[in-house]
Amino acid sequence: MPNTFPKHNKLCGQERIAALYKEGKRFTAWPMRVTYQPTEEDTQVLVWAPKSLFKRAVKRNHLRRLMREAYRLHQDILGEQHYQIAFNYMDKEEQPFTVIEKAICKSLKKISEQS
RNA sequence: UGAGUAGGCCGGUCUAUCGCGCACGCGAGUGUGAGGAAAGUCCGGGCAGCACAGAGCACCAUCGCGGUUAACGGCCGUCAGGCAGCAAUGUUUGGUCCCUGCUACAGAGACGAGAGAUGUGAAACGAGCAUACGAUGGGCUGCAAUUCCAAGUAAACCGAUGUCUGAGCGUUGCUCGCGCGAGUCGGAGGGUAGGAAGCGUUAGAUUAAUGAUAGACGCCCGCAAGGGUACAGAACCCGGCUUACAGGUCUGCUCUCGAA
RNA sequence: GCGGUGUUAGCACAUCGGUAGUGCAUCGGCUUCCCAAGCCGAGGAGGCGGGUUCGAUUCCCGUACACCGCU
Repeated sequence: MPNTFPKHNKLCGQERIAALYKEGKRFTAWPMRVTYQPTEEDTQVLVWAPKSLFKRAVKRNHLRRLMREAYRLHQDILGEQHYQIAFNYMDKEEQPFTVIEKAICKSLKKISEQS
């Protein structure tokens, strides 16, 4: 599986996002909260950091890019099953890439094991 | 030589690997991709929709003089006063008192009155000020404007009020005047929230690209190991203002001394 | 993205430019065998930085934070 992250792998649309947060399973993988559910369609991923914790848009963008990059590099952990996944950043501090990468790996393993 | 002051400019560079948006291409691929403030949204335009016979009132903004501009409340020059500084310079204020009104405490008296001195007071017949007056400008709302396509629903229900003895609507805050003329207002409830244009212009997305990792160089701190490298991220586009900002650099001017 | 509102005592709110008040809460006293209620008294405040003015919570500018509306 190539380590790419094209546009159709992004989760978008108010209805889909609302449905995921309403119906999906969730757990915490510091410094993020993960919400996911299996799906028949392509795997779609949503990544964000809240404005209430990070006032400056630069920081939010940076965190989003770090999380997205970590997912892109390790998405092959998931295997054949497709999922809708949302990662939202929770910690008050900006964590470095290595920390986020670890957390993403952990949570992806957890998802693939649980289902 | 040191200190200060004003203005301008820059605000990382390169390599490797893995990626993202857009354009072109059948394809391999090629080209291109954040800022001086992109920010705050404080002004001014463009642009869009609605409206516009006319009159009056209200409301908001501006306020020495001259120039600049598409326009401005910005900028440049200049005059006068206050404040800071030895100075260069910085900063701030700037229509008028005829009408309406305010000037606490103190003081005999505070804008009313016969006048003056002393004292009081920021101000004592001289005034100062704005909510007052004058001049000039302003139709209203804003790209979540607006237009189109697709999908879908509820012309139903309850209450109030009205059909020429006229409700209400438009004239954009109000009045007059003018025009329209059978519905209108409130309650509770139902549906949708996808796509395209707007937004082409050497970024142009639609939940949002411009990134990550590793190494080298430059700069700063430190004896060294090592650490740090600002403020900050386009969402229709321009001209300004304001605020944030590590460090570097150039030019003019002022004061101070000859020197560790 | 666009537009609007607010910030006053621990809390909720007042205040035409002239000594910043009210209620609840807190503390002290009176009353009571003790407590509550009641009565008397006290402490405590203008988000921050400038400007106008004799004088600013009020007017003006900047800034920080919070809240609301618009597809």
